[in-house]
This record gives sequence, structure tokens and C-alpha cells, in this order.
Amino acid sequence: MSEPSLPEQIANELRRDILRGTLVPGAPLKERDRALEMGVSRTPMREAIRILSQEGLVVLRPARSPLVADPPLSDIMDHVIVLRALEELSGELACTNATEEDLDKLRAINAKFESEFYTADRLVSFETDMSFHMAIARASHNYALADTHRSFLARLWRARFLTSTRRRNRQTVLEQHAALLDALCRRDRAALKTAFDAHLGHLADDIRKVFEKEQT
Amino acid sequence: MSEPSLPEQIANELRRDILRGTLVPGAPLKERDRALEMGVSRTPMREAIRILSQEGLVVLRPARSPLVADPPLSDIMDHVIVLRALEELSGELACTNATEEDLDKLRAINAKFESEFYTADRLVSFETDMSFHMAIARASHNYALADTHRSFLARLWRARFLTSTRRRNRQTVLEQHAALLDALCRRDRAALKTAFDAHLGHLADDIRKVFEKEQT
DNA sequence: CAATGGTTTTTGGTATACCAAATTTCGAAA
DNA sequence: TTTCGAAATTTGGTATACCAAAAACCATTG
Repeated sequence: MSEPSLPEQIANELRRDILRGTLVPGAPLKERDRALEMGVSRTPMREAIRILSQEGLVVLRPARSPLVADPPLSDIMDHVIVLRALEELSGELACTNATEEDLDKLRAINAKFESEFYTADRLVSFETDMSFHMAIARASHNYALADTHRSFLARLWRARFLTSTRRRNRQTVLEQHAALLDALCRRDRAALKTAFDAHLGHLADDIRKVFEKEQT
Repeated sequence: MSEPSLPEQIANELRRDILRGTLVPGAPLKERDRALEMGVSRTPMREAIRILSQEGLVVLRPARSPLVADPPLSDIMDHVIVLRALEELSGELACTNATEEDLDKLRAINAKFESEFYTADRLVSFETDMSFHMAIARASHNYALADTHRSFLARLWRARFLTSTRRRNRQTVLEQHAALLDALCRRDRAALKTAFDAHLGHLADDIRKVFEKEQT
């Protein structure tokens, strides 16, 4: 098992801070201060910031401090649209390419998700949610697709995290995951597409609601 | 007009060398030597290499020299599959979102492509080809989509470049571009999807042929 | 008091120095 | 002659030093 590199570790830490809200959207990320604060030099800190920029969590400005990203609703919706296309393609390919091991893995993740539902804190449950979707993408056996899909999930991380506040949403997600898993096991392309549409339509609605509520 | 940053300039230069074949696939990119050679320090050279790795033109190995990428045929085909999905989505969105200016721009690029057809060298004609596809993606008015699309075009750059050798292919491309433009101007989703399928199916066939021929 | 211009400070970009891991080289032993 | 291992070298990773551009501050002036 290879340890993550120093820049990746730093990126992970910053990412958690951003998702948890310790670093608020719009705040500048002064690389010197952050580096000192975390006991590393500017070089790996710079690389970490590039990683997060690639994930859309921070925005770079030439010759200025990078900012914690604060994308407008329209941007997020654009991402959801692309994510839907990517997930539908994943599903289609997975219906023909998924092995039994792939399906077993999915079933295991889904079981974990269900068992965590009542106990785990949001971030943990949320990461299991993510890994479920990534496992479907990987079942397509198309690495380029899985990688791009992962990148879009990451970009929507914060928005999705915000929508996971309410228990009711998480209940719906539970049912939708079951529907996805069932359709894939039956290798039923049409049902899988329908399930993805429902899932992402629901996500889009939730995000819209959160944005409206935030408009205070 | 903002000048590209130093790392971007370096990345551009390296990219040309890779596409032109000056840097052959599989060759190591020693950052110290390259930096010295180009009269810059290692820091921006490192960043440039990260950019190219993000584009899939070089592969990073922990604690080892990065290599010029040499993807197997299956990898490239995976990329074509995703590119098709992205272009179809672009087309669909562009049919509703494209403005008249967008269409004018496309017409202009297409005219440029036609006029260059007999005169320009491969790389120039090729870049016009790329810009045509990127302009369609931008006409979707979905920035995330256009950006991802651009990234996939870049990853397929070398493979596409290799297929552009034969005049006959380029003739076909000319006709297919006309079909794409026509369908989009008529805002005919179905026709546009058909045209994209034909275009990318053709591309996949060509790449396969080039790989078979290279198998010497 | 507000506006302006110049000076100081802050901060990202680049170059360089240093370190540790990986590779290569080369000689000793079987 | 071949093989194995230790020393030397190469090379990516990290820390630091330096520079130029941007921002903040402040005094001067209308």
C-alpha cells in the first residue's frame, strides 16, 4: 500500500477544511501562511492548491491569492448535467462489462451505506455514498470515464454535502441506490438510465433548495 | 489580452515536441535537463509537466522521471467513447443554447478549415479542426462541459494527429464537418447526433488502422 | 474631509540549495 | 566469467532565498 504523497496529504486536509466549512467560500488561501501553519514549505503547499483547483474547490488567480471556490448555482447545475451524462454512459457500459466481483463490491458498499445510515456522521456516510457511485463507474471498465466521473463527483462534493443535511434526503438516496444496484444486477440498461435520471434529478432539486435557503 | 504564464508557455512547447514526435512516447522527461535546456528553472518546468500529465500526454511516476505517454489502443478507444458522449451532449445543448454569434463563429472556422485544406501543413490544419470541435462545445454554453471536452480532445491529440496523414481521411473530415454545421444551424438534434456518431466512428476506425500499421 | 500619489508591506512567481530515494557503476568474490 | 553488493551518481521532492507585481498604508494636497 503506497502512502499518499505530501502534496496529496495537504490537499486532503485542505479539502476537509473546505467541506466542513472551516475555510469559507471566497476566503483567500495564502500559501505562505497555510504552509507555515501546517509545518510544510510552500512548494508542496502550492502543489496541493493546484490539486484542489483541478477539483474545482479553489480558483486560481494570476499573481493573487487563490480563493476557496464559491460557484454560482448555474455552474453547479452545469456540472450536474455533465455528471448525468457520464453516469448514464457508465451504467450502459457497466451493464455489459461488469463482472460478478464488481457487483459483489457494489453490494458490499451498499450494505455498508445502509448500516451506516443511522449511526455515522455526515462526512463518513457521505464518503460511502461517493464510493458507491465511483464503483459503478469503475464497473464500466473504462478508466478514462471512471477518472472523469470521479473528478465531477469531487467538484460537486461540497454541493452534495450541503444537501445531505436532512435525514429525509438521505432516506431517498438509500432507495435510489437500491434501485441502481438492482437495475445493474439485472443488466437492465433502460431501468438503470431511469434510476440515474431520478437520482440526479433529485440531486438537482435539492441543490436548488439549499441555494434558495442560503439566499438570506 | 493576458499572456500565458511561464509554465503554460513551457507546456505548450513540450506539447508541440510530443505531438511532432521530437519527444517519442516512452521517453523520460528529466526535469532538470529540460529546464536547463529551455533556460528556465525547475519550478515552472515541474508545473508544466503537471499540466501535460493532466492532459494525459505524460505520465507521472512517484520518485521517478515522468514519461512521455504511450497509451495502448484500448485506452485510446475508451477516450473516444467518452468523447462521443461529451460531443453528443454538447450538440444537444448547443441546439437550444447556441446564439447566432456562436453559429457565425463556427461558419468562419469551417471556412478557414476548407481554405487551409490544400495549403496548410498538418499541424495548422489540425489545430483548426480542433477549434471547430471546441467551438461547438462552447456553443453549449456549459463551461464545465466545454472544459472537459477540451481535455479529451487534447488527450486524443496525438492519436488524431497520426490519423490525419492521409489526404483521403481529411476529405472525409471536411464533409463531416459540413454535416455537423448544417445540423446545428437547423437545430436538428437527431441529425447532429447522427453526424457525431459518423464522425467519431470514422475516427475510431482510422485510429485502429494506424495502430495495426504501426504494429511492425 | 476626500482624493491622490508615492512608499512600505504583503504575496505569488521563480531560482537555487539541500536531501533522500532510486539508479547506475564498478569492483570483489564465487 | 558471472553475480552480488557497496559506493558514487543521478534525479525527483522539499525547503529556502530572491524578485517583481499587487495591495495596503499613509501623508500630502486640493
